[in-house]
Amino acid sequence: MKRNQVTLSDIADRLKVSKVTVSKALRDHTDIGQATKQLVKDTARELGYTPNFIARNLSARKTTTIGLLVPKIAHHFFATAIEAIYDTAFANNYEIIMAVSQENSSHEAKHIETMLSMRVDGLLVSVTEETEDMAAFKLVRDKGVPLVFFDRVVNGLGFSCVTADDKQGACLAVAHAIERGYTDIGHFAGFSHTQIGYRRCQGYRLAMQQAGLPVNPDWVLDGGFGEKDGFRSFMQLHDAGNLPQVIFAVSYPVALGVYAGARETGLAIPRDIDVISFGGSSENRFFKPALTYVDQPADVIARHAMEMLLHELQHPGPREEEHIVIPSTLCLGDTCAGPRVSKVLKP
Amino acid sequence: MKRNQVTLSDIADRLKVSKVTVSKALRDHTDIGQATKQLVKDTARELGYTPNFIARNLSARKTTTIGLLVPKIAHHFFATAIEAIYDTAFANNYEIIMAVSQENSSHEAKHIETMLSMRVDGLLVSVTEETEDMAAFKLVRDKGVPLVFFDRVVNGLGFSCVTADDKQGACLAVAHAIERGYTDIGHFAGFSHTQIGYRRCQGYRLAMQQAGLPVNPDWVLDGGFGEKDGFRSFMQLHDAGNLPQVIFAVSYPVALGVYAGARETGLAIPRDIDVISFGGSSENRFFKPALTYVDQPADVIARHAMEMLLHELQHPGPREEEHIVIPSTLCLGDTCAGPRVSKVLKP
DNA sequence: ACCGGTAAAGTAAACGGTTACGTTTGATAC
DNA sequence: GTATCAAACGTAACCGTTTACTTTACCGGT
Repeated sequence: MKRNQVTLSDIADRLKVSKVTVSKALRDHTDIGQATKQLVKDTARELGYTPNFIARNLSARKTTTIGLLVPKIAHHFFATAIEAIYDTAFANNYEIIMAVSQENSSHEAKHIETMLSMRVDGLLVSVTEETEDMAAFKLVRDKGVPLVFFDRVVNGLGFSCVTADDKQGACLAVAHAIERGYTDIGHFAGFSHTQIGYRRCQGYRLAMQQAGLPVNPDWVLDGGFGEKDGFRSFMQLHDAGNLPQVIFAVSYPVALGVYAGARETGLAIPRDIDVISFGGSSENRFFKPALTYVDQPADVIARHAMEMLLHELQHPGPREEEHIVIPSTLCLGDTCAGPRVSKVLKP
Repeated sequence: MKRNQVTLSDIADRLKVSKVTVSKALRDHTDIGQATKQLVKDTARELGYTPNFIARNLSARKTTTIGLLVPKIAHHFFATAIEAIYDTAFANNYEIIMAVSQENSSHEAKHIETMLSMRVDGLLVSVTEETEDMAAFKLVRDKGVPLVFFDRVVNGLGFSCVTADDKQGACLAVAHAIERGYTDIGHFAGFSHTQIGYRRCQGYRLAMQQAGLPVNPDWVLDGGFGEKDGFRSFMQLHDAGNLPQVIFAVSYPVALGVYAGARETGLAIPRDIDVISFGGSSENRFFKPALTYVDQPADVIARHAMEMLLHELQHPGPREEEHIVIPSTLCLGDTCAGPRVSKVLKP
């Protein structure tokens, strides 16, 4: 296909000037006279000139492009965060190159490499639930490319990060459940080898401990952050005939998994079993039973992460790892309003 | 900042060979001997070489990159579609550069230009609800860059597109309402100047006509595709004391706006007023009142659009505008189950 | 001893810009 | 009338690859 892209030289030839003149004129360089500038611009428009960012980027050795790597898109938290990041980027004249790891750490590593190849100026990353090999991130560090983690973070690599206050939020949620009179509180914990899994579990334990309640190890289940994982854990407890009064879900999808499990087993929320979750959706308020959840302000987290990265881009140089923690608040719904003696579970 | 990026020449110097040899070796060109290849690859690894895609793309005059332009991200349909597009792109070794127009047509035009500047090989676009000026798209056409519209499409520009079967789906939904016994059926129509707005409204009218029901013009309201728009329309009818039995919402957010309006005015769905919608969320099945909606298979639409675009990329040349239409199915929930005499509205 | 062929490597130009540094011209200063 | 300077434009090199075209060296065949 003959894509006859118009270049600077085409404009230059037409006007019998050098391409440098054209380049400068288009960028309003002071070297060039008003008359020439106007002429060049008019001709550029007339010919349908579109500047070639690739050439520009190669020459400038920077791209005003940020790489964004997330594990998922179709997920309230990430969809909202991504949108906020795009907003901020647009407002600051940065482009975004996003990639989705699909919770697969080898995809993640591959995407990081690709982004380095594309010479992004900086990276914004939320890691997968299985990320263990840090080679890709060490490469980023060695190349001196700024990176900020958000939500799903890795510490100790020298990169700053922004998260919700996982421990405090989890503690808040579980303390609320306790205050409402629940004592048998389970926790579907995601993966405890991840930062968010670990810290949310810490919050859960802290609240239990502060209330003097014992933690029943059978009720604390690892398994993942997705709906399927929540469902699986629910079924496991159900089949063992060992469901607690309320389950504290590590994520919104896991909470949905609990809803799914309840529906599958014919139990009603909140009549027979209850649920409270870290993360939810504002749509929830229109529906019954509305989930009670710890609000994870995706857009606030995302904007902080972007600002942090932009700051690093503008002030290069080595720096300390900085951790920004956004406090979480409770969003009250219909679930977790107080225990009742279930006709089904405790006849 | 001294980003000492390793280049082909660095490897070449180290090995006392030319950079062409290195380039060829890394790409397993037959020109180069096994021993040299291995040596080059080892050295590349040792030095932490990361190929520069920018330079490669400039040289190759293509980028294996697709531009994706959507009006929104935090929206079930788009989040799902985007994820499917990223999936397909990854599987086909394409990169995606996404931009979000935020329903703003001048942002949209700007993003299109940026993507052309970035020399994307092709474009995947879902237009804003206000797109009227086609200049940007004509530029795309003039440059011969392949483009496929999905969901929110523009016809007549020579670009192919993939949509749900809007008319059929809308007709299905409204016919279902009629079958359940509703006669007073309103329609919050989004914007009738858009393709989806127009066609969904056509489907609504068709179903009404087939049932011999009159269309009350007061009950057919334009306004937009967002939650706020649905809410506004609802309040307008409510304040006029002129609510129908059921509202057919043009989109899921508009349906949520109806939920919001009902909640605001103390009306209960489905007791006092009902709603059915084009587009919904699978999460809905866990909640009450679960929305009855026309399922818009976002991932199917997205994958078709990507395949279409990939095909055009592999077989360049002029072609006819092709329209792929994906049939829609009804997803039954609790709303729109049948009319009842509302204690509130008809005392 | 000469020819042709091939494997393996190198040279130069191109991709479309930007930047550092020259050159020309005219006006101003002295 | 010459030195000085700034405005306006040009030249050449470079960014890091790829590609088209050579070159070199060695080998077998006659």
